Amino acid sequence: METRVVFHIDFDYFYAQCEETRSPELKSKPVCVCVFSDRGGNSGAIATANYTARKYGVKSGIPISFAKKRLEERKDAVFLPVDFDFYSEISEKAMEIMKESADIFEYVGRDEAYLDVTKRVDGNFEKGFHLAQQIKNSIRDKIKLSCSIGISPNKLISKIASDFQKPDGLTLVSPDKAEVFLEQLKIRAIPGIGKKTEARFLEMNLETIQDLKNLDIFTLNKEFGRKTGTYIYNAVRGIDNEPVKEREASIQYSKISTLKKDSKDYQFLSENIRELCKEVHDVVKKNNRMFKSIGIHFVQSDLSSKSKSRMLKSPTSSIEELQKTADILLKEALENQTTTIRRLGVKVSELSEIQGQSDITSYF
DNA sequence: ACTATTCATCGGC
DNA sequence: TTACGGCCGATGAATAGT
Repeated sequence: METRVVFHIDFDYFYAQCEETRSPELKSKPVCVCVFSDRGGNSGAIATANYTARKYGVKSGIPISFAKKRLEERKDAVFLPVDFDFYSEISEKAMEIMKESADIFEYVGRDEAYLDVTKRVDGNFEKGFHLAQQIKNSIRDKIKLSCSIGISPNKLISKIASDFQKPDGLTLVSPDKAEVFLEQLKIRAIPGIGKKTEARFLEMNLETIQDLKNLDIFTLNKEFGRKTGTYIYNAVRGIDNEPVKEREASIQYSKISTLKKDSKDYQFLSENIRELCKEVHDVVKKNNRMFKSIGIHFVQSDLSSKSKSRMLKSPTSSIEELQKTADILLKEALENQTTTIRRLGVKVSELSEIQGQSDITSYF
C-alpha cells in the first residue's frame, strides 16, 4: 500500500476568531463567545474563548458566570452571544479554499477538515509542507483567519499533530518520525481518550503513549471492549488506515433548549416538545429530508441525561407524526420520572432524501 | 454463532 | 467552593433475523 499524505486542518479558537474578524478591536481583549439560555442573567455556557481569555482559565464548556468571575479583573473582557449563521458563512468560504487543494476532502465540522493530498504532492512530504503553508496564507489573506495544520501519513497522526502546536501551527510528522513524535506525548493526546480513560490509565501508573505500548491487545480489549481496545493498541503505534472520505451531510437533526423552569409536569413539557418539533421540522423541510427515527432527550436538574427514541414503520416528513411520536415518548418517559428536567430536546435521524417533488406538502 | 438493527448513554467541540 | 449550551457522532448492550 502506498504512503498517503494527509492534512488535518483546524481553525484556531474558531467562533471567537470569527468575532475578531468582524470587530478587529476585540483582538487585544479577552473574548468569550457565550450560549445564553432562556433563563436570563448569566445562565449558559462558554462555546469558545480567545487565547487572552484562556490565560485566565476560561475555556469552552464552563458556565458563563464562572468565566465572568475569572475575568473580573479584566474590565475590557467581552461576552458575546453565539452567531452560528455568521460562523457558518465564514466556515464555508474557508472550506472552499481548502477543497481546491485536496484530492479528497472530508468535512468534519465548522472548524475542522481532513485533506488527502497524496496525488497533489506526489507523495512527497516536503511538497506537502509547502502546500500547507500556501493554504494557511490563502486563508489568512482572504478570510483573515488563522489555523493549525497537522501533516502525516494518516488521519490519526495528523489530528494529533494539528493539536501539537497552536494557534497558527504547522506540524509535519513524516512516516519515519511518527514513533518518536508519539512516544513523548501524554496519553490524553490520542483522540477519543478523554478525562475518564486518562484517569484509568493514570491509576495504572501509565502517563505517556510510550508507557501504553507495554499493554498487550488482549488486556486492552478486555478493559475497553474490542473496538476501543484495538483502536488504542493501534493508535499508540501510529497505525490508522481510515481513509479520508467525502462525508455525507449530517445524519441527524436535533434541537435542545433549556426550559424556563425545571419541571416534570406533562402539560408544560408537552408544549415545549411541540415547539422543538416545529423547529426540527423546519430544518428537515429546508433540507428536503424524510426521517425514520424520532427521539427525545432530557437533561435533568442534576445535569445527568436521559433519552428515548423510536423507529417508525416507514420514513416520513410529516410534522404531525413527529409531534405525535415525540409526545408519546414524553408520556412514556415521565411515567417513572422522579427528578425534574432542566433541558429538553428533540431529534430525528435515519434520514433519507425526498426525490424531486416540486410541492411535497400535498403528499403524506 | 454471527450479523444487522434498535436504543440509550457518553463525550468532543 | 458552586456556577452549566446546543449541537453532533461513536459506542456498546439488547434484541431480532439468518
